[in-house]
Amino acid sequence: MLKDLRINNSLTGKKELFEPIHTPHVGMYVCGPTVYSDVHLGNVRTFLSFDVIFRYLMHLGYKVRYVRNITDVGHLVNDGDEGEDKIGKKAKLENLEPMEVVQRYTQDFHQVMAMFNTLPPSIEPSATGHILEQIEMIELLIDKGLAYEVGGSVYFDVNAYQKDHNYGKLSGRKIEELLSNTRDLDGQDEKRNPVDFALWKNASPEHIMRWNSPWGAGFPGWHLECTVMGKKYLGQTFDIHGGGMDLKFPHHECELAQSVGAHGTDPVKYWIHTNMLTVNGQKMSKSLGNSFLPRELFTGDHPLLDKAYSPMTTKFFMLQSHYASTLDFSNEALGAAQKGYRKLMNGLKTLRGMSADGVSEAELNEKAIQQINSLCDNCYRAMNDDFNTALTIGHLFNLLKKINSIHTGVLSIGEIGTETFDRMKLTFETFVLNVLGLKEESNVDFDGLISVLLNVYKEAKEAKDYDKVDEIRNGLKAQGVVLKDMKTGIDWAYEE
RNA sequence: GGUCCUGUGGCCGAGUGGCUAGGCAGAGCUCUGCAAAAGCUCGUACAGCGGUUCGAAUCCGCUCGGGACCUCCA
Repeated sequence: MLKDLRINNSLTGKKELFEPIHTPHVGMYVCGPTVYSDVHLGNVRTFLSFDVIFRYLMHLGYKVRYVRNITDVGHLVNDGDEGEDKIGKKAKLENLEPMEVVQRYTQDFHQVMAMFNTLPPSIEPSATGHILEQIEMIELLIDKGLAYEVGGSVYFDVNAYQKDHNYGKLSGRKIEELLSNTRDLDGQDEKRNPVDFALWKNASPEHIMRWNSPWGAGFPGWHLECTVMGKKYLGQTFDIHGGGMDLKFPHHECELAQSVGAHGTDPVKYWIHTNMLTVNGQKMSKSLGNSFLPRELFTGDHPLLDKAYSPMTTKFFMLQSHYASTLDFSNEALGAAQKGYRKLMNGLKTLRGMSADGVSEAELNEKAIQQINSLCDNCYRAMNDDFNTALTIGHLFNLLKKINSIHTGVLSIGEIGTETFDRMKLTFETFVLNVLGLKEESNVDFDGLISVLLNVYKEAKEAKDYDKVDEIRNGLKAQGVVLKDMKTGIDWAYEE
């Protein structure tokens, strides 16, 4: 198997050969959702991208530990230092306990991800479950002179960090520029420097989510949880850290600084950032009001939607672009994706009915054999090139042409030989189902199907064609369905 | 304003120096009771201008569009 996987590392901006720190083990951390409201389609895109990355790494034989956190505390509604905790705010609005908010949206998130047929991560830690570890790390940073306490809050001292390290290396920012660009005067600022960020925030009396700490009652800062949980479950240095582009700065930059500050080493070998889903060219986001909820997409119940699109159609649509490119949402593109997806699924169905057993010998078609083998290789090449799912799908469609050719008799299994046929079958099925994580989505209605048969049954009965009647009745019975001739009409029931 | 990304045929979307991307839509052919599916063939796309090169969608410069981040955000 071709295993020269290359990943575009956002830290270096280069495509690099993937060499795990402890082969065959791979540690991957992805920033999960903040569970204060429903995930929207843009959020979903990122998690789908990493799901494919997770799947492909496993397919290559790596033992992957995939950690994706649930952020259930800490992100403030307003910028800077003031404002409410998002979850606390939602809890007040809906008169719920914060953990009820967290529970509800965590469940929703899991349901949505299951509908998209993604694999659960290996570990899904929550921020509130790691308050102690966060406090410990803050203490370590204070000891090292990289953090300071003011009025019950603790801030990371970027200037102190900058003496020995490089704050901004991930996002390509320069301290001076950051300083000159900080817009506003956020009132009674406790921070020594506007670029300093909170590790711990003092909780005002009305703040619901609060924990005791050496600095009084408060709550952890926004970036600390990932640093702490990444280290706890994947070690001081691990292979991959991912998330959406919009987390690169400040979130990941701060995470990086915290880790380097605390342990002196870079925490992550490969940073992967996924690009945004756009609507009419603009980033989909809650604050812009152009986001769709998965449910709205599945039902078609949204002003911008012409009709409903299924989870797999949506997933296929997203996988047809590369994770690092923006992807623009449109009804036309979704409609095209629906047809493409179904075509691929029909290929799966066709393939299921084909077998190389008992195939008669024929003169080998070397050209076809060579084409099929290189298409199989190309699937690996494409995925090895920074997880290029779009290109992979292109190759799969080419492979599908060969499959269909066999199906329609243009090409025979004998001509390509069982070895090539088996490889084609395995490659197609594996990439569609296991690597891309697509699944067959039946839109066939069971009741509708039976009613078609019942009509035929009724006609046979009227024509007194009792052989046909018995055939239908026995056939259905074999499937666990019994027909009942009622005075009012024909009905069916499950066999008891 | 700063930093960075991007502009591909009717639509979506890969591709980063020479080799068919692919899907959707469209045209023709084959197959066909009807219909569908499928196979084959086709359209000579790379924002504009200039440059480098034997050769550029791909590299460089300029111009014009679009976007992201700089603030919570996948």
